[in-house]
Amino acid sequence: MPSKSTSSFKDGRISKISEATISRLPAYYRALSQLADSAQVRVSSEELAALTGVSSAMLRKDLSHLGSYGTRGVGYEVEFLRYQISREMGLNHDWSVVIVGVGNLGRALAHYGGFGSRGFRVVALVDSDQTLIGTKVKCGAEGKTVELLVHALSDLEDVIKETNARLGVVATPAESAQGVSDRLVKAGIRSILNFAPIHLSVPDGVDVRKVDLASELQILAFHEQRKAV
Amino acid sequence: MPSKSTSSFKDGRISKISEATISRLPAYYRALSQLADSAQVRVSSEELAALTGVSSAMLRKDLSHLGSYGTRGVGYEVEFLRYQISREMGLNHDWSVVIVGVGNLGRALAHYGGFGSRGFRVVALVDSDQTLIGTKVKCGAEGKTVELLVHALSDLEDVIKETNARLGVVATPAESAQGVSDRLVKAGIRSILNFAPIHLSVPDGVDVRKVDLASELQILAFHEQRKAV
DNA sequence: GACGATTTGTGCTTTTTTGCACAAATGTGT
DNA sequence: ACACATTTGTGCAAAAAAGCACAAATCGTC
Repeated sequence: MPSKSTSSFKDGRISKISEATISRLPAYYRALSQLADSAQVRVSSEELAALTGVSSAMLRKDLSHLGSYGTRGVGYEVEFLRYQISREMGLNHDWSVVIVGVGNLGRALAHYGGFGSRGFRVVALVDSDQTLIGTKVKCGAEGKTVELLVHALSDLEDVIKETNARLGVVATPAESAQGVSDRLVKAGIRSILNFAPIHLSVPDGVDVRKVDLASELQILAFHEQRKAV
Repeated sequence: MPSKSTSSFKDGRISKISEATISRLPAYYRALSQLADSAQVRVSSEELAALTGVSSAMLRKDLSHLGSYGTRGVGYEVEFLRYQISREMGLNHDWSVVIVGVGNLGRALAHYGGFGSRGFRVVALVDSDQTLIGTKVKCGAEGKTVELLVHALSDLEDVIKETNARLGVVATPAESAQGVSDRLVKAGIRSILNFAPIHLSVPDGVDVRKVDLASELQILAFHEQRKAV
């Protein structure tokens, strides 16, 4: 789990950004986007911290790992900081995403606007269900929806090659998840977002992030139970 | 964020279980359920660790916080350990869940089988969209689906009181999430699962867990970018 | 009933993450 | 030009988490 995250500066230095910091950058980015939308020019660490639910000290330390982008006594330029984070996180690229499993969750993900709006584009849908293959599914939020054909699972490798997808989303039942993961890896995918409630074994060099809805509820239930005492 | 998690033993002792451990218990529980389904009686820390993607030492330390439920030289009894975890996590209760926001994601969540099968029951659906209010939505996985009426957001408090919901799921757009959260809290909900891409401010004593799909992809993209070098 | 092969439980060390406090840097007003 | 009010960046300390290594406990066998 300690996937070293190294960042090379222009001058050749190598800076390690901790995993904890990386996991918070998206929230900062989102808050900055919000501020930019409301035409705010500058923001203090205190304000941005409040918007994202972290302490101002932690926010400043996180940002300091990217570089010295603030001005003492003033704060941070919203647009500039936003750009720096997006650059650091690779959001100026366009990331192509393939979703495997077009059930309720898969469809919801395809529809989800949050992807399209931030550099991610769902470029392919794959499923093993014969009744779904060949059907079209609306992708993207309102405004710029695209209809995508559902491809057969057996065509997974071809679909990935053709669409040049870099990120894979596993939204299949637990039983098929490991098999799908193996094939994604074989097809060259090295970053997987897993919604199946099972641990995926992948070779070194492949990253998996797991989102487990039931686990989250269980953790909440655990705390809720404690409160009742 | 350091929500103290204390567990009182029968003898009156107080044991703190770390947040990190708690976050892994659901995965252990799930793997144990799987083993139980395949009629396996015993399991070693090594095997269970492999199934859940943690080191065996960490697994043993996690479990040791619950109590000494293993047998040296032998391993753990699958059913017994599973029961102990479920008891510790409050999964022998039946938890009632209200879902606010019946868009694509909300519907997918309502449909999601992982909830119903593990002590969680979606008991109410709420939305502000007039075209959705009054319609019926299928809840639960195949086998035991139930149709639930979508209630008006203005009836939120009544719905919570009537259904006795303890857990709230926010699956609304970012704009309305904070308002919904405030009303959930006011109605007595103290555990919220938030899918809206925004930080929710809640008073002390209320737990919020956030699931942010776009953030997860962004974190993956960050690592993917690094690999390309 | 003693011995060897296992496998847990845990004390200790190392690493990671968070939190505190303040010096350094900037802008403002006089 | 200088004092003052802000706000960042960061060194250091504290806390949390992860990893290691091994003693303690158990089972099977002779």
